[in-house]
Amino acid sequence: MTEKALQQLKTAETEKISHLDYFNIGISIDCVILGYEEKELKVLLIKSDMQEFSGLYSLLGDFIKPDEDLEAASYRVLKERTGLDDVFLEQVKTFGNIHRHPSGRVITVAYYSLIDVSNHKLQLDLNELHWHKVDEIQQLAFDHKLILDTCLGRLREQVMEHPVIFNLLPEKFSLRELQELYEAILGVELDRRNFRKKISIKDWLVYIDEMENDVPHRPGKLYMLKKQYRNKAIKSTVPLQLA
Amino acid sequence: MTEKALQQLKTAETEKISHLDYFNIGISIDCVILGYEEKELKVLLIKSDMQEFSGLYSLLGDFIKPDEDLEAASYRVLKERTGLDDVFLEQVKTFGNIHRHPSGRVITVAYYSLIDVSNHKLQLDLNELHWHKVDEIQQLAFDHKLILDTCLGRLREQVMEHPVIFNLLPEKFSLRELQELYEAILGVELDRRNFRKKISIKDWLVYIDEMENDVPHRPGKLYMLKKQYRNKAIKSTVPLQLA
DNA sequence: AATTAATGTGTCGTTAGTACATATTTGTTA
DNA sequence: TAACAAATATGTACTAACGACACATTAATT
Repeated sequence: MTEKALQQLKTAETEKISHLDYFNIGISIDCVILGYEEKELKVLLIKSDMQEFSGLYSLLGDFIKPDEDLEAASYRVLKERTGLDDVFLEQVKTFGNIHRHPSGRVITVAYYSLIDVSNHKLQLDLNELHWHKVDEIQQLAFDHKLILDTCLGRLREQVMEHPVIFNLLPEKFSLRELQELYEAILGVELDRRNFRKKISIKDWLVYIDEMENDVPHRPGKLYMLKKQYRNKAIKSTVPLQLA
Repeated sequence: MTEKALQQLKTAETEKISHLDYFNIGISIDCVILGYEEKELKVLLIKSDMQEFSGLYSLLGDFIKPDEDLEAASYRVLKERTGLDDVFLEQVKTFGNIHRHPSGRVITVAYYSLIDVSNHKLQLDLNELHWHKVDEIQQLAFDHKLILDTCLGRLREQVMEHPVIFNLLPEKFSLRELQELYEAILGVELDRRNFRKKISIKDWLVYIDEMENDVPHRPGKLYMLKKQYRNKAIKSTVPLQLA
């Protein structure tokens, strides 16, 4: 931060004209809220009510309040929209192209959130919101398609390295369910034996002495994520890859 | 973006009072400008001229102008401060804690930049700026230590997967120089034979028929990064890690 | 009781990771 | 100019992970 910039900041606090020069940018957060249902990865969207985007859907977001942290704003939006407050949430990227918002200059900080759609506390804001299959989304309002794709890319990058995927599943799950979820996120088919081997190496799971009971075939064993990995955000590990 | 939020935005455009409610957050960018010199990773800092941080150094940053993209602001700061405009630059994270700036609410988007200190065009803004060894930095103004550490973490994450490190080296370099740079970034000692094997597998380099000529011992072969990898930002690849 | 459909598990070849030693080349110095 | 010092260049053997692939078992259904 330079002296010049600081002078401008201080001026801005006392003089309205300069204030408008340097503070007339709006700042929002947008949440890519992802869920997993019927073997499909889905994102929570709302119909845009802007004329410019009539008929299109958009992500859930809001402006940041002057006395509110970024994460607090994200959690607020999540709470307001889904009723959930104990969820995985992570910042991905900030989007600030000049013309990304038709009503003025708005910079938005994108977060992605992974939630368990079977969570009983989940309630979708008086049905204003709906789940959309991410694979079928062609277009969104604003630059939200770009934001969605960026967040999905981040999810794919993290999904093998960090135990984040479990935030999309109920507490107890079978290895088949887990594999299907990986396949939905990565967009590939996986070999069952190699998948199980790879998962077991990670040592993320603990077998609980229960079986599936709602499947029309031989039930599989149920597993849970080990307690130490139940995190609501990724602990940034910086593995040293050379020895 | 909700109807409610949009209404507030539109109101903000026409009414000053509401405007100040939603637009009185400053937004800046800060650049972690990294260089490599004398086997040390260094960051470009300026002495803070804020009373609150007297004696401390800070990153280089500036407010974003209302008609300026985020990347444009970052490149502008880099150009103003170093004279360079064709450099590696990547967004890392946005920091927005309420009290991170003593003069008011300022949200900052952090970028990291890798530059070649031997670049002849490099000029350090009338000597206001100085290189500091990253290992020796204990404290910085604002939350800049956190920003620095976050950017260094990102660099460490990317350095084995993406050919970014070469932005810190001159065009031609020896494998020893490259290895020393990896060691400086990762903070480990590497086995020379294994390092060379790993690098050769990546197939990033091309041997040019030249040798070092300024070393007091047997000179090594010189290499260059293949043209197709000379990028100024990471192309987001989403490798599928299961087959 | 036979059928169906999914679970659960192991092997083998290939590739990458890691520890480790010797011969070679060049510059320096006696 | 010969000996020395210091760094370059390179290969092997062990271990771990990756990826392709097949068969016996279990429970629900008919």
